[in-house]
Amino acid sequence: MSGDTLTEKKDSTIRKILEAATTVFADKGFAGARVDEIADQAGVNKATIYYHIGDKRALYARVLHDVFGGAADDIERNINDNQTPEKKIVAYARAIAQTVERHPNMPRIMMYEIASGTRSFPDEAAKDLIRMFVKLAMILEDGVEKGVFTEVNPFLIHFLAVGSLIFYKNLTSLKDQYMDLPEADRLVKYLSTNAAGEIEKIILKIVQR
Amino acid sequence: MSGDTLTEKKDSTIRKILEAATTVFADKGFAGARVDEIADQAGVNKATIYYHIGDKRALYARVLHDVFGGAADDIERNINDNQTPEKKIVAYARAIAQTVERHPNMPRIMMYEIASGTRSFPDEAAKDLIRMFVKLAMILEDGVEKGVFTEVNPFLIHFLAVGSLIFYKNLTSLKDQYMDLPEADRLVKYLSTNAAGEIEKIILKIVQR
Amino acid sequence: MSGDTLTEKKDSTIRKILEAATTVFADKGFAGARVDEIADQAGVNKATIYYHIGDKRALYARVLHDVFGGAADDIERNINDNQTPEKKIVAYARAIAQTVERHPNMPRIMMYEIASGTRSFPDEAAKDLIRMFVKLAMILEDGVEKGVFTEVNPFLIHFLAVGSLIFYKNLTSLKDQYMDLPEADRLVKYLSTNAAGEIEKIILKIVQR
Amino acid sequence: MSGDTLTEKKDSTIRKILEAATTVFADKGFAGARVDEIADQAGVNKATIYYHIGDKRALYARVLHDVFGGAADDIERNINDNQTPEKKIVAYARAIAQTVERHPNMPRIMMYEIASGTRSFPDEAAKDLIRMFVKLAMILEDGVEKGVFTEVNPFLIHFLAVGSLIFYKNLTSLKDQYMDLPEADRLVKYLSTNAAGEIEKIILKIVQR
DNA sequence: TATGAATGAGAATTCATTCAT
DNA sequence: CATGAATGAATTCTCATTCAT
Repeated sequence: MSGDTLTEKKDSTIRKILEAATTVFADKGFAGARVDEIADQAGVNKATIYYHIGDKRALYARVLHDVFGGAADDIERNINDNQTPEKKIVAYARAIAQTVERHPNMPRIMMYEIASGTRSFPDEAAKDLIRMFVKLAMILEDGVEKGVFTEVNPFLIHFLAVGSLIFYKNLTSLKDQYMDLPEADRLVKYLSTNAAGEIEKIILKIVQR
Repeated sequence: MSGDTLTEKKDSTIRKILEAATTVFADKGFAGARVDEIADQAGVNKATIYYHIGDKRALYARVLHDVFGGAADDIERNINDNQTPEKKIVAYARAIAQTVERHPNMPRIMMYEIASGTRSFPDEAAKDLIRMFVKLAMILEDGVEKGVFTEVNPFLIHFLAVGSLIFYKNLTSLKDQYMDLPEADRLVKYLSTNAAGEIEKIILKIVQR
Repeated sequence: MSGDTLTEKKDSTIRKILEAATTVFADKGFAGARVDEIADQAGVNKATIYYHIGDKRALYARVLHDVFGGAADDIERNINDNQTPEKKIVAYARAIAQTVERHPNMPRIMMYEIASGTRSFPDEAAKDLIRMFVKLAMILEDGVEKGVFTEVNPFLIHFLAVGSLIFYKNLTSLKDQYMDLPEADRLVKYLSTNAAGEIEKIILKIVQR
Repeated sequence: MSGDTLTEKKDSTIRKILEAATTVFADKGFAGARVDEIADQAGVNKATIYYHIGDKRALYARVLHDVFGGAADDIERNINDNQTPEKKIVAYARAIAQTVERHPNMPRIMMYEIASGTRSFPDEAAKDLIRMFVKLAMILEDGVEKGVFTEVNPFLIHFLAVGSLIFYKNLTSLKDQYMDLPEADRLVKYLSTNAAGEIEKIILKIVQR
């Protein structure tokens, strides 16, 4: 076996672990996730995780960096600094939507993190998040300078975008579970909207003068 | 009056337990919470929790119902059906803000719940949530009928209100932890806004024609 | 309220407790029985048991004495010393059958006791048991003296009588549970015999020369 | 050979656990047994039991199957179908005696099970029991067909054999505990008989025409 | 590199018993 | 005499982590 093959094998083991870990952490949060379940889902022995990556916390840090680093990259790649602020803000909203599509676990991990007060958020991942916020802040500030945007808090905008998408993603289960409760049928029609599109419009409406 | 005293004592024990549980669940989520910690914080023996309420999951259900039921009550109490849609939507935003003020743990518990896909959301609490959504949907529909509102998804609005507040509440810790990371200083100024006020304005802007 | 009424009330409380305790101990054994369950089944508060009778072990001793004392009384009452040994041994078998009928929990409690090595058998109840064995031994010895019985171990005879009855009583559940297992149908016909009658005949056959 | 060694080690761990569990369950019954005690007696960590076997109930099921399966095997191995019914029934009685000798815990576990109404008897073990009963039923039916046996209930015979042995095994402790009670000395001479021999004779006497 | 086995330190839950009223 | 509340001490079970191979 050549060195390359070995490396590939190693890479694929690590990749399997990270994929499984991402899913499980997104599903259960850090505290609710079980190393056993991650190992099972990755199809490797539990000890292999410790061998390649380290303990549960290290694995979590690695997952967060992968997820948020990837998201931040996506966003930076998709926004052309030479566009008008309007174009850029729409591009941002779309990048978020696309990121959520490609990393469907990211929003839930983020929610768990925010809910827990980000007490255990690893620095690496925090840097990734800050990259995203800074990017958005720059777009908004550019819009204000050019007189087309009103002043808005970038955290709020980001969260509106991400949070709403998470919400839609997860409401489907609510629908199945609770729609037989009284009055709940009044709400059914609101559950099947094109989330990404609506959010794009709303964000534009908010930031514009 | 010994009956009264007994009942009061029981009530106060249960109240102490629920208060402690609410705090701990909000802080750590269901999986991260420890029954031991809840008992300690309530100043009762762990077995007392099992005696009065039941197992960890039952305790969680009870907390959710208390928190969301209280929130739904707040909202219903604060909105006068005879007002104009604009007044009502502002009242709604304020009721949410006030609720979050009075039940400071509610938003985080809700985030944990949404993050986990509400897989284990107890029916009681689900009914409370639905009451809130229905109320909001009625306000928005009334506004559309009267020609003053554009059509917007009530889930989105509710989540915008609640989510933003949660975000603000929790960002403080982010600030303390990460503000020495590069570029992070660009974001400092956005951390100290009057969240409730901003959100009120934004919601009004979104729903109005 | 007169003293009598009070005493009656007390008696009835104690009786309710003992009845419930007998059932539960017979069902679950000493270790498996729960004081809570006994209290529930007796319709009294758990503390009432401690007030009237004492702790779990005291309650158990009381139950054993009631059960075995009653059985020993039954046996002594039913056997006329002036009869022939054959008549007496049949009377003994019938007394056992009748006792089991009237104290249906006795056999199971006894089985639990034997299984556990009678490590915790209270002296009071032991005396009752010994009374029964002595009675039986005397019948058998009388028969041997008179030349109509062969020498047989009274423990063995007693246990054959009691044990077989227990077995029959409990096999009914086996039938319901396991009769769909392979080959089990071959055994069905043996489950519905008249246990008491068969045992009477067998005992007579064993002891006779 | 590392694979072999591993397997051996695993087997020996599991064997140690099962041996300890058999003893403790026989001694205390299911409810009275403590997983801690079993682990201690097996010389393994408590978690090892859960790792290899599962929870307390699974361990119990495994023990029952081991014990009753072994007993059923013993019986089948020791009975030659070509013998006369008399020889076979004696062989059966001896197989039971030998089984009890080799699995000294089996009778007590069986007593606990019967006492508890076999409510939780695992199917695996039930199959083993049924194998034994079927074997005995076949011997008896063969004897009846050949005109040498009278019709007798196989359950009763089996229970007579097993039950009597259990009784003898356990009476020793009775002797030590209670022989100072009044009249008890009359019974002493019955405590030291050759149980196996007596039972063999009795069974033969019962089944023969 | 990978794994099955093993374990210590928890964590949830149960239960007999006590106590104030 | 009776009870609801409360609790300490188990008891079962779980889980992250380590280790020998």
